[in-house]
Amino acid sequence: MSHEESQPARRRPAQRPAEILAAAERVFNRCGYDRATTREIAAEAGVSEGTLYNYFPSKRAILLALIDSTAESWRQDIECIHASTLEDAIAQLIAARLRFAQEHPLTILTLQQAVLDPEIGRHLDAMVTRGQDDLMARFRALSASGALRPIDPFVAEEALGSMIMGLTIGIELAAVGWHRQPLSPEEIAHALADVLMNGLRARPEEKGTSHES
Amino acid sequence: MSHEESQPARRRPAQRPAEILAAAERVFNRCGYDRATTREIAAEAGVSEGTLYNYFPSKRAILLALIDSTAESWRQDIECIHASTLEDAIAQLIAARLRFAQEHPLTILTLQQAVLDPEIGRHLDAMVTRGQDDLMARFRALSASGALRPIDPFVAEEALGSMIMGLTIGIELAAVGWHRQPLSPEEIAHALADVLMNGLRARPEEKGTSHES
Amino acid sequence: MSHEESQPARRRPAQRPAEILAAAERVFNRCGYDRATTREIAAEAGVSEGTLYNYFPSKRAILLALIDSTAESWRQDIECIHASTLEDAIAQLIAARLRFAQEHPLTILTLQQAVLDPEIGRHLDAMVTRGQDDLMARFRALSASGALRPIDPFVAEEALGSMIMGLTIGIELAAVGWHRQPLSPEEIAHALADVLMNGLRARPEEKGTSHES
Amino acid sequence: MSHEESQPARRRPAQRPAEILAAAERVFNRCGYDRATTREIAAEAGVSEGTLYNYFPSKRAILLALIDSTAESWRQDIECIHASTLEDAIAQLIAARLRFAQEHPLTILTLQQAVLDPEIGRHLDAMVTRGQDDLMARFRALSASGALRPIDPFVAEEALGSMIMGLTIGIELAAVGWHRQPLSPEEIAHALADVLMNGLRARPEEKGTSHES
DNA sequence: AATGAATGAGACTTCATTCAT
DNA sequence: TATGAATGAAGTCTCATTCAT
Repeated sequence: MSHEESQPARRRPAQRPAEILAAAERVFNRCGYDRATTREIAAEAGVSEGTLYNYFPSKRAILLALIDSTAESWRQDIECIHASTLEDAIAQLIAARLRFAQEHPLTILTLQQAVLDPEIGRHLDAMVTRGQDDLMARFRALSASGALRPIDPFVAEEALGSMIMGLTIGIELAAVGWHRQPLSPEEIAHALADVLMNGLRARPEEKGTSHES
Repeated sequence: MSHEESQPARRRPAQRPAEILAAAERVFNRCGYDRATTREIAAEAGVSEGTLYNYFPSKRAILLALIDSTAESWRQDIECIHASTLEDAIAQLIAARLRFAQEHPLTILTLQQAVLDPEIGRHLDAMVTRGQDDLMARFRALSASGALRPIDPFVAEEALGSMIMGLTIGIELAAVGWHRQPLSPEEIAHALADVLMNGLRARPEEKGTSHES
Repeated sequence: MSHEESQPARRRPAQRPAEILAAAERVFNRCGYDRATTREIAAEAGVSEGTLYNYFPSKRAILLALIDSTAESWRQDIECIHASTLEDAIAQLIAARLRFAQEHPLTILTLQQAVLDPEIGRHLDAMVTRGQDDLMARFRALSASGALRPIDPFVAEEALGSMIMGLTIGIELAAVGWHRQPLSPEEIAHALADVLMNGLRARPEEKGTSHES
Repeated sequence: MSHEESQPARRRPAQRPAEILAAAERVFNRCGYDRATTREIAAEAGVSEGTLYNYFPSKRAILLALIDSTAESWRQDIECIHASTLEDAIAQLIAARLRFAQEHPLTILTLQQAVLDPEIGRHLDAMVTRGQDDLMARFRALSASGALRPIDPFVAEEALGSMIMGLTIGIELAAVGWHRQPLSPEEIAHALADVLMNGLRARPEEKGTSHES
């Protein structure tokens, strides 16, 4: 009935939930879950506070939905990796996670903090575990194929996973202005994949190795 | 020599700040900084809410004091490391951090979350940077001595630091029941130091390497 | 034309700020600024405590808004004075101020007390100074026209201003039951204007008596 | 039993109440009654908070005692006036009050604010009324002796009293940095006594009168 | 479906007063 | 008598949630 077409994003109620989620993510990334207010989320989404509650029953529900979508995004990251060598695979994986961390700062911090809430914790656990399992399965396959030293595959996966998580958090903190981070995701990814595969120790007989694969 | 041990909270006023800090750490670890209430901290410390403010000017000040004491504890961890080989040094460092994470679950998460508060962020930054610098200095010395492959020392330190931070978080999440963590700190530490030093790649000529140093 | 007059506090949101200000004035006048609680102001306005903060960011802001509206009311009082003789003008000014004091008891006391807060003090200062300047300008004009004895115009204005302020406070205190005040504003106004213009000294012959010093 | 004579003001318990009152007055003058804290009063008096309660049962009792001592001081001001002419008497009275206001800034504001407390109000009322009555008696005597115009003596006293109160408040506000006040108490006193006695109106036949004595 | 004013529980913090030492 | 740590009621302000329009 209104004859103005000036608001482009205001005539697609079907997109409302996604818009709200995107806005909520931005606000969570700015303030963290607890300090984010529904008022700010609504403003960021360009709707009123009441509208939020037409699509999500509570602030917590928004976070749960966000966890789902984030987990989905991570899973796609892993599935998209197609590499001939293990080193490349690892580098791609690291790079994917680091890029995500740059584009969605504070996401991990938000999620971790959310762990304090038991219900959210269970939800998040389910999501992550599934992703972890995919990764671990790939690792075990490679390990079994003899491409890796006879190291406990759990240790190997833990080493990689921890390194990535630590890096990710480093990047997120950098996004809040907390730390410096001069290298690009790709650079870091290759360097770390190299370290992980070949180790730090100098090997006299191997001369001239740089951190180019 | 004093004849009263009946009042639990009436001991020595000189211990009050430490008691409050310990209580606050427990509550922060249970709930995170934002969700922790001064009422709960006071109850956990066995004092009234007002007493908190006889020792700390604000809730935030309690967290700042906690950061200081945590940073001090970490610095001592690093200073206590005396090892003949780099691998041992790394293993000890990892083990120290993992033990701390087990004894003070969620501390890191709490601190990270607190970064959202700019003032706390600055404080924490100062603390961490100092510790980081110690570690990096040791690393550079070793790197210069030729014990390491000619890898960017920044990358090396980042690899180690990230791995440790990631592991730490993993352990903390495990403490909240979020994840399994079957190995002991020492086992993990040695295995990871091995990976870090020697890499994951199988080396035909090196046979029989286990993850025993 | 709307068919509901049953909910007393649900009228027009546009009137809410004025309603809150009126309620706050009543409460401030009962208790003074410091002792007035937001709970009591909200109750007096017939709204919840939170609603206060939908319209004013703080208790102090309510007082600032009240100062503005009071200052505006005073300025109008002065502008409305149209008199042929100086004596009439003074009498009207006094009467206007006294009537205000009767209708808004304790307002001046509240404002003065509020001076203890530096920010409020600055705000109030700006308001009052402007009003004072209007008054002083009129006085100087009269003085320059020769209608007054060659008295320091600052002294004259100070005499009038102080007398009015003192009277006002007397009336306000009377309103709290502190003092008696049998005469009407107009009676007092005329009597004082007379004293101010002609002095207290008896002049039997009403001519040229020199005054001892 | 202690052999140190270093604290000079610490060995006269009999002076303690007066010391506390003096400290309380200074603090009240800085902050007003409500914002003054017992902690600050104790610190200003150089004693502990608990000691306050060995001499006064409550914060309010300190204010009551202060009112008594202030009223006594005012009464002495009035009794000390010995002047041959009414104008001198008035000038001395005004000067005495203005000096008091300069030396004890905010006292009047504190007292006025205290009126909001009914018990304090009654107490203050009794004190002030007695002083007022002295003043009014003198005024009536002079009026009856024919020294004043046949003006309602109530009006005359009200004019004088209000003027003084207004001036006093002006001076107190100036002490808080609120307003300018360039003249000395004596100058103001003489000028105002002149205005009050002789009026503002120009009298052609009286030439050359200035407000210089 | 959308709005945003209203709500009220609850957070952090202050401070007059008490009391064991 | 002097102390000052402890107390807890009460104050200001925030914010997730509801609901009349």
